[in-house]
Amino acid sequence: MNESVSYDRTLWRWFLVKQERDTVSKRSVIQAAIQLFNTKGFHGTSVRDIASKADVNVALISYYFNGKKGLAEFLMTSFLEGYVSEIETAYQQLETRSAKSCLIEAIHRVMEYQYLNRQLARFVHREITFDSVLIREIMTTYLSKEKYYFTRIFEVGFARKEFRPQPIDYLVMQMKGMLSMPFLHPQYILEVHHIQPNERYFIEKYNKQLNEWIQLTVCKDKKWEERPLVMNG
Amino acid sequence: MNESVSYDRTLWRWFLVKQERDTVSKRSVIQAAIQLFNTKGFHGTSVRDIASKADVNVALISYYFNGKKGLAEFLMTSFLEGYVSEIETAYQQLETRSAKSCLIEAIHRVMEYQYLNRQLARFVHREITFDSVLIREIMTTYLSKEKYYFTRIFEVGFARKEFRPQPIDYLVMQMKGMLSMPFLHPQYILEVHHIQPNERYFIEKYNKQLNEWIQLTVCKDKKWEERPLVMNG
DNA sequence: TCTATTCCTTTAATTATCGTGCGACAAAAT
DNA sequence: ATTTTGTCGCACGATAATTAAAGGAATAGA
Repeated sequence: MNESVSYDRTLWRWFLVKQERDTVSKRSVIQAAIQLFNTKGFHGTSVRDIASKADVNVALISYYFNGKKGLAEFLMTSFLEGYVSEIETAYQQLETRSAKSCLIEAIHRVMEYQYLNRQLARFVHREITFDSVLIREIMTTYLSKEKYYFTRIFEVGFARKEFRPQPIDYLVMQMKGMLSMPFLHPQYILEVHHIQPNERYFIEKYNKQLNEWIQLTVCKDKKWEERPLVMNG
Repeated sequence: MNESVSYDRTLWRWFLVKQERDTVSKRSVIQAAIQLFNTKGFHGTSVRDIASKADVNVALISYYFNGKKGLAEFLMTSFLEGYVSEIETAYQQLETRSAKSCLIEAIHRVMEYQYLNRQLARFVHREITFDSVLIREIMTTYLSKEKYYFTRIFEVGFARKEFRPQPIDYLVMQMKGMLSMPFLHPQYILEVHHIQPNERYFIEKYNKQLNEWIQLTVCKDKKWEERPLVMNG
């Protein structure tokens, strides 16, 4: 009777890794919730909406996630866990590679991760703009880590005289704005710029733009100190 | 019984201009709505919440704004109208001044406008990340104009060989990400970076960072073609 | 094969809150 | 004096999220 969930696997790839053993119902709920939260918002969608879209019983949501709020919290923490671990991976190469290539790699990983979890990314980024106790906790747990890794990369870049001296916090903020924009505003990109935000081509071109930003405003010289290693490995 | 609205005039200064003749009740509703929408979201706040915070009767909301939905729509269109008019003002100086100083002025105006209407800006920017028919209409009405003005500025900048040739759409998107970030994520700035986002000092420094971005990634040469005229212009 | 246990799912009921519209009434404007 | 505008209390119908209790299916131990 109701349209059921379309299993677009690209939208939640890491769920396949982390939660392969989950019930079909549970995964349906997750999938339906992400989609509905994005169009109608968290408070705007009822558990009935989710349940009927996922084609399961309403009570299942409370059973699995401890209520609607628990479901949202689960989605956010799951996403952010993977998010910061991507940055961490890039950060760990800071000792063996240049700060610049490390930064490029971090950005590339973040973009790729968000691209693979577009819908979820949008939900999380939006939800984080509220201020509640839950959001505050989440921020001190995950985004502080993110800030730490980025800050370290910049600090090392300054120390090695790769980067132009700049106020780090503002640099990080500026960068975060650019990193989240495509996923927070896909509708804007589609409707106003008439560009398809979920085609791979878009994200690659946007990434190239980010690399140019690194080259021109972050780095000190215009000349490349090593071959550009992003995009095609 | 309930805490009433704190009349922080800086939060809605343009309302004083545009709607001086409004009732006290109406303005209270607007003020209360903005504050509540930001902490609990649109669907998360009830009309009763708004009414009790504004210390007026519930029915007044329907009376003034045609229901809760009408209230949100009013807030968004009011904000965006002022928003694009700021950009338009800067755009009109394109013929008499350099593209660069025009862009700097546009950005400065946008930041100032958003700063003066911080809370409202946050609400609107967040709400725009949804996709509904209303949002789509709003985008084609207002954000298309915004895109047009920015695009023109860049085009002229290319034509006059002030700017480095770059894909305009991606430049605009990148810029929009940076322009909305401080107002969409004040909580992040405060909680993670321990910087006060609603102190004037912050927005000035952030603006300076944006000017550097213009200088380094948008413009062609490093040398300044005219004295920097923003900030104390 | 029988039984016990665990996990998954459903039914049904509870309890609360939602947005809106109606009618009345006072103040202000005409 | 009459129309308009602002404000209020109230109640209607709808819908919200959650939980307690029980049914069902599969599995593991005997």
